[in-house]
Amino acid sequence: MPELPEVEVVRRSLDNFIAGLKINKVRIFNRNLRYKISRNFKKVVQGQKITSILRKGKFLLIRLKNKKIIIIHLGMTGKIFIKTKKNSLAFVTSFYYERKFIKKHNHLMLNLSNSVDLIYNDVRKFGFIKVKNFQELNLDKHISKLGPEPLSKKFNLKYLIGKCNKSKKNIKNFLMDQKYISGLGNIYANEILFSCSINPRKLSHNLSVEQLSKIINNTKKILKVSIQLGGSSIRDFNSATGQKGLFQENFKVYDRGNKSCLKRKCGGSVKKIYISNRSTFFCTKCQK
DNA sequence: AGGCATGTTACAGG
DNA sequence: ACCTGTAACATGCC
Repeated sequence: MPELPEVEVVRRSLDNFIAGLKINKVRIFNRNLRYKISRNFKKVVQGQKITSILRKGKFLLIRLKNKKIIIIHLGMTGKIFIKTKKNSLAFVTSFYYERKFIKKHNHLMLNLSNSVDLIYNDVRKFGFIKVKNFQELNLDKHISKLGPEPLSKKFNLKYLIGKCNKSKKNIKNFLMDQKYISGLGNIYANEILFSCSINPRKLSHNLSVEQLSKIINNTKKILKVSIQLGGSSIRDFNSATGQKGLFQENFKVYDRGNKSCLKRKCGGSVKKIYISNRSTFFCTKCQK
């Protein structure tokens, strides 16, 4: 899915386009996402004003005037399009771009005020959409388990030392575990470990304080740069109006199997392996 | 045709 | 209980 930077980029564009608008009509074309869109979704959401757009980890949160909050997870291929009257523009920034805009994967549409439409499109339907009371957000099954935001002060050396010392996981799985840090996925975990010269199989509790400190600093750096570049987009998108992220051009190790290591003077080469069924890339020379 | 894909989660086995 | 690997979910690309 879209990992933290991609979701944050979507959040920012939603903030620009739909904050303050009213949801006039809800159209559900297919409620069978990862979890079914609940029967009362329409009723709860329709007629409500959107007060703010938030993000927690990889979750998008749309807060409504009636103290409800829409929770959206984009799964692997979830995308959000905004159409405005002026240029029927499909403004999106999300991870997965397709050659064509395929209507059959539109699952939900919100008709907003000012003739703005929001469309949720998801090819693989691993994403989901639900609505909760804002007050009960932190009790939510998904939200309650999330660890600290990597870009917050809570994600600091002391925190990481405490958690890593108690974990028997390898560091790559640790970084991707949402209960330790919320928002990192496969691509950024690979990139972070490469930037720190740490082997992804290394056990978390065997890392030195220096290495953990590097992880903190590089994680923040990489996520910030990616957000600045609009996140990562991996497929071509032919729509004239679709916005594409550029961070994929900055990948240093992800999807670079058999290529030479990009670190100066390293001279090693990148190997692809699988860790817990997820493709993992690392330099065999500088990530011992 | 078969392998692979940014995520999450259930299950089996260690 | 924790960990890992495997598979599943649904669809499309190479």
